[in-house]
Order: sequence, then structure tokens, then C-alpha cells
Amino acid sequence: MSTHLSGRARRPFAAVKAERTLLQIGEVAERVGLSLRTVRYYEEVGLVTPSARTGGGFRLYSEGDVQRLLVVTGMKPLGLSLEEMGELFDLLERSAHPQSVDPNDFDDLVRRMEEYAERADKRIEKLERDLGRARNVRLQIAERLGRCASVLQRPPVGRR
Amino acid sequence: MSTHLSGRARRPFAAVKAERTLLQIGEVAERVGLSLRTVRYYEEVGLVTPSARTGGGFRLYSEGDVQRLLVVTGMKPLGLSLEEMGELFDLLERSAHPQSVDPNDFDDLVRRMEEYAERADKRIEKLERDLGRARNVRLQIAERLGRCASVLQRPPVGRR
DNA sequence: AGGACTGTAACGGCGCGTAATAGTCG
DNA sequence: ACGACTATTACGCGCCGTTACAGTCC
Repeated sequence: MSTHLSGRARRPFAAVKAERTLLQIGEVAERVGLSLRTVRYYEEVGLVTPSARTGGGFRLYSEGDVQRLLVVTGMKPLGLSLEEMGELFDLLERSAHPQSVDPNDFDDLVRRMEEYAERADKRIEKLERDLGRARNVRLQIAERLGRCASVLQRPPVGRR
Repeated sequence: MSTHLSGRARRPFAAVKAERTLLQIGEVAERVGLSLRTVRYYEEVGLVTPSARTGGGFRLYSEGDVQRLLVVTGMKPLGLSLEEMGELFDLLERSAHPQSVDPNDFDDLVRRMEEYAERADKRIEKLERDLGRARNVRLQIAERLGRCASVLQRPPVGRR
């Protein structure tokens, strides 16, 4: 439970001055629902790098950076590694404008995407299985709770 | 990908001799779909302990042990820690025969179970969200693949 | 006797949580 | 100058995978 108690009122100076609405890490983390630690870690592994820093070293994220964070976190349910999520993101980006893709890389790009499609299918099946099992256990718990309740209803020995 | 290539033909000697169908770790792991390492680790943390050992130290699992393993692995989708899975297992066991539960512990037992029920509900909701997002990303991939395919169809410049 | 199986011990790794300490901003 | 925010570094953890080496079973 991260405690960002105080309202975030102070604007990073660059927001008013430089390119356009650069955010520092706290506000970014809040918007995408990640911890500061996690956002920094994503940079450490090369997944999302802030496009600027203040003179003092504060990270500054552009709208595009935030979008990238949102998209990659949206991939989390696929169960990929952070590195793979980065690759998938790039594949999606490049395939959005297929005519500007180097024809030499085109086959490779498609093949990689098809691999991720397959993995996504497997993952979806697993999630469906998991969901079924989770519901099963939930029913078990409910059944036991009902059993306990009915015991409380009637005297310890005999019926009714 | 664990490689248990060879057919498992050799029976543990105790299977024919002692209590009844005691299995050694390899067969157990195969049946429940876990690695040897994992089964041993579950013992290390006190989750599932084999009810016997051979003179030389080989673990021997009873049918009950295997059942316990199956049930706890079935709890995995709930996202509990191994310790919590153990506690939930015990709660389910004890609540199966409520009349033999110490009345002093009864309230506590019910309360704990209700907590797990709540957590299970949250988990199920999360799994449903995850499933939806996974399907979303899958659709994105499909859309991009379609886009790439249509580019291959028509010449690089102009339509048709 | 030999090969399949098992034992313990130890290190590694992902994805962060959690300090601890110090610097930056308006 | 004050308080909110941030930076870096480093250790820890859960749940195993993966050697490495030795012992056990039939």
C-alpha cells in the first residue's frame, strides 16, 4: 500500500516551459497505477525511458512515455517477461504503419507477431482454466461455510 | 520443459510390501504436474510432507499425500502464498467435519474462511479483468497481422 | 553391476518491496 | 528555507530452475 497522501499540486517547472506537459515520476506512477519503484525498474531494464530529465536529475515523462507505460502494463495479463513485452510493443508499433517497414524485416516481423499471437492464445486458455479452478475453490469454501452454519443451527447432538 | 523421458516402470519396493501404494517423488511429480524440485520445496516450507521414507532416505508418498498435493496445486489460481494455501487446505479439511471442531476454535475457523472467501472473490474479479485484457491485446495483434497481410496483397504504391 | 532414480547443497533470476541516505524543486 | 518530491544504492523475498555431486534402489 503506497502512501501518496498529499494532493499532487506542484507542477514540474518544465510543464509550463518546455515541450508540452512533461510529468515527473510521481504523477506518472499514479496515472498508470504503478509504484515509483516499478516505473524506475522499467527504465532500468529498458522498457520505458523518460524522454527528458531536469538539470537536477528528475525524470520527466512525455505523453508518449505515459502511453507506452499504459500499453505495456496492459500486456501484463499475457504473462510475458518485461523484455518480451517491450518487443511486442515495438512489433505493434511498427506494424501499425506496415508500408514504412523495411521489406527485409517484414517477414520476420510477421513471424514474431504470429508467435506472440500463439502465446496469447495459450495464455488465454490458461486464464480460462485458472478462472474455472478459482471458482471451484470458491464454491468449496461456500459449501464448507454453509455446513458450518447448519451445525450452529441445530444442537450439538441429535437432529433439529 | 522437464524431461522425464523414460517410462516409469520400476515400482518402489514399499508399494508391494508396506501400508498401501506408496509412491516415490518422481511418480508423484508426474501425476500432479509439478517438478521434483517443486515437490521437495513444498516439503521444505511445510506444505506437503511425505508420510514415509525408505531406509536410504527416499521420500514415500501415500495416496493422501498425493491428494493433498492435488488440492493445494488446485488452489494456485487464487494467488495465495504457499503458506496461505496450506492454511486454507487445513481450514477446508476441518470444516468438512464441523461437529468434530473444538467449539473454542469454531468462530475463528469461520472468520478465517470468510476472509479467504473474500480474497477469492477479489481474485476471481482480477482474473476476469485479466482475461478481458488478454483478449484485447490478442485482438490488437490480429488487427495488425491483418493490416500486414493486406499490404502484401497490393503493390507498394497506389491502390489495388 | 549398471542404470534409473533419488538425496542434499548452493547459486541464480525475475519483478519488484523496502529501507537508507542524500539531493532537487518551487 | 521549508516541505514535498525525487535520486541512487543495496538488500530481501517468493518460488522455484538449474547445476553439481553423491548415494540408493532393484
